[in-house]
Amino acid sequence: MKTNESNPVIKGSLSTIIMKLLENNSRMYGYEMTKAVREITQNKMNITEAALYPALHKLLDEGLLETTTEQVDGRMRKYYALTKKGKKETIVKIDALKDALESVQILLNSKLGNE
Amino acid sequence: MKTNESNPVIKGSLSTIIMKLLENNSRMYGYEMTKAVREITQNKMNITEAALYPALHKLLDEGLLETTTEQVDGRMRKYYALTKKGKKETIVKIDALKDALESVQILLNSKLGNE
DNA sequence: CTCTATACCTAATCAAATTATGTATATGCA
DNA sequence: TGCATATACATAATTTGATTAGGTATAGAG
Repeated sequence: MKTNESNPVIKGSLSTIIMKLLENNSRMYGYEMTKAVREITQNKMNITEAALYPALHKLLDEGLLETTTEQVDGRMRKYYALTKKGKKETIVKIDALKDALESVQILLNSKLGNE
Repeated sequence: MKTNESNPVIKGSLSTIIMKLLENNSRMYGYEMTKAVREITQNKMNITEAALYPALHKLLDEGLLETTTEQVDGRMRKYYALTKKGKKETIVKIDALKDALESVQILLNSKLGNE
């Protein structure tokens, strides 16, 4: 099922969100991330797998994540974790995204006309 | 000059930002919007004209904005204003964007691992 | 007479998401 | 037994939206 009737993900923030999840958890697998985002945001945000997996693969290519694969209950699980480089980069990315979010909020909350 | 060394704009939020500016000001021209955004965000965000004008034209096509052109000091100015439809849509869009921003912030501020 | 600011704009490209599928196992339930 | 749902991975085609890189033109400062 391809449920997606929740809020649009803020474009460009997906990779930072992934890295933040992994900063908190040390390792997670893709499907788990989609559930975690729904839970944390109370279903307001939904990461689709079609967006998630390419993003994960890109972060792997960039050397920011590494993987270990396990068999659990007969199903495959590919765990992702931050590399050393990834941990450093996570801090930078979270900071930049917070700044950007704040700027948008300042704009959205501005009351005065600009003369 | 194509200055752009400020924060990346949160992708997908540009049209909402434009509409918010016009909610505050009743009418503005493009170049004025780029300056307003820099001023309000203290240079943290920069709307490039290459992103702005296509976005304005799209909002025009959707019937959310309307224009009036004036000659000021020998230079052309194309003023944009919200239509009735645009005013309604502005409220909806701002609300949706605020929700989305909040969800991202909740994610970025979440401290606990997800078990 | 040149540089900066003002003021509009588009074309080509790139990045990142969505839409639409595809594979496969495990589990609940009727 | 058989079907739906949940788990778990993934890709291809398309669309959307911004970036990069230009272009035109007037006004004013030095």
